[in-house]
Amino acid sequence: MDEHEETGLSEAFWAVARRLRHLTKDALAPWQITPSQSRALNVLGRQEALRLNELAEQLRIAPRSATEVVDDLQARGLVERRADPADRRATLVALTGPGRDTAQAIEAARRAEADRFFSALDPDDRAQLGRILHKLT
Amino acid sequence: MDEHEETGLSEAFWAVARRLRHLTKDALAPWQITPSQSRALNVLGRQEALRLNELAEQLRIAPRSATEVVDDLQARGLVERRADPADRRATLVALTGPGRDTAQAIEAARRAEADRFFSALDPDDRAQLGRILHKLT
DNA sequence: GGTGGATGCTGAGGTTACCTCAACATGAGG
DNA sequence: CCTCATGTTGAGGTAACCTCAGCATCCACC
Repeated sequence: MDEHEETGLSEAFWAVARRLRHLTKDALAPWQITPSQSRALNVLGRQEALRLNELAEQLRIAPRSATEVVDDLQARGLVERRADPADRRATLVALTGPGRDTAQAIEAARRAEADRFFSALDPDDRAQLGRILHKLT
Repeated sequence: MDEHEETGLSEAFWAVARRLRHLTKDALAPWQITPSQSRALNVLGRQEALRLNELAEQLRIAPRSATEVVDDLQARGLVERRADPADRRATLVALTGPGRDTAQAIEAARRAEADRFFSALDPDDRAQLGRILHKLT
């Protein structure tokens, strides 16, 4: 009886993950921004300027891959590269003005989408879910 | 207070998803099987023989992509292609003997990994989680 | 009992989001 | 000042998808 529940857990989990992923992808569509770019905007929105290095670390991707994400965002004018005054090897990445606006708009849309998704649950279940997910991290 | 909880929900959700994904990837490593191949084996393990078509549908990928997955599994001797007696355009895909063994072994490993992961929760929380995830599907 | 349109598979070639490896510039300690 | 470590990026690779076109076959209708 229990083993049925436990395999069910990971399956149910992935089913929910898939739905949530599609929803957030749709929420991002108006900006023509990919999920990985939006994650980068989100991280950059929380701090003044980051070394490419640190950005990669916070996104949990290789530094080389962060270069690519930043290239794309820079081409769209959403971020800029600056010299790091403390280390001439390093590049600092920061949101531009439009980048900051876009990051906020996207975060709001993403949040609205998530709210809508999780509003299928009553407040009690939401609290339970939050608590349980936290235990699993 | 609540909006903090709700953005937290999707973030917590993805954090857990990432951990679970890495764990199952590790669980698959001994067989040198990619996740998408393992999903295919899993689907094929449940039925006698499937048209490539139907396999694609159950995996929710394009038929052309199913061709590729089947190519790989066939190269490893885990599945075979047969003519469909009912329609000469179609190809049936079925597990070979070794394929069936491998599929079972992998499923067992995957299940063990998931059990280990979710055993961080007490039975009550597991039940709650299952119930809540089910609501979200 | 043809024949025109639908269906099933796959070759060719593209995309996304990653990766590693090596080159090059710079930094820091002996 | 010389060696070694570190930060970024060019080159090139991979997995898992995709679309589009081509070819074989099937089916319904005239």
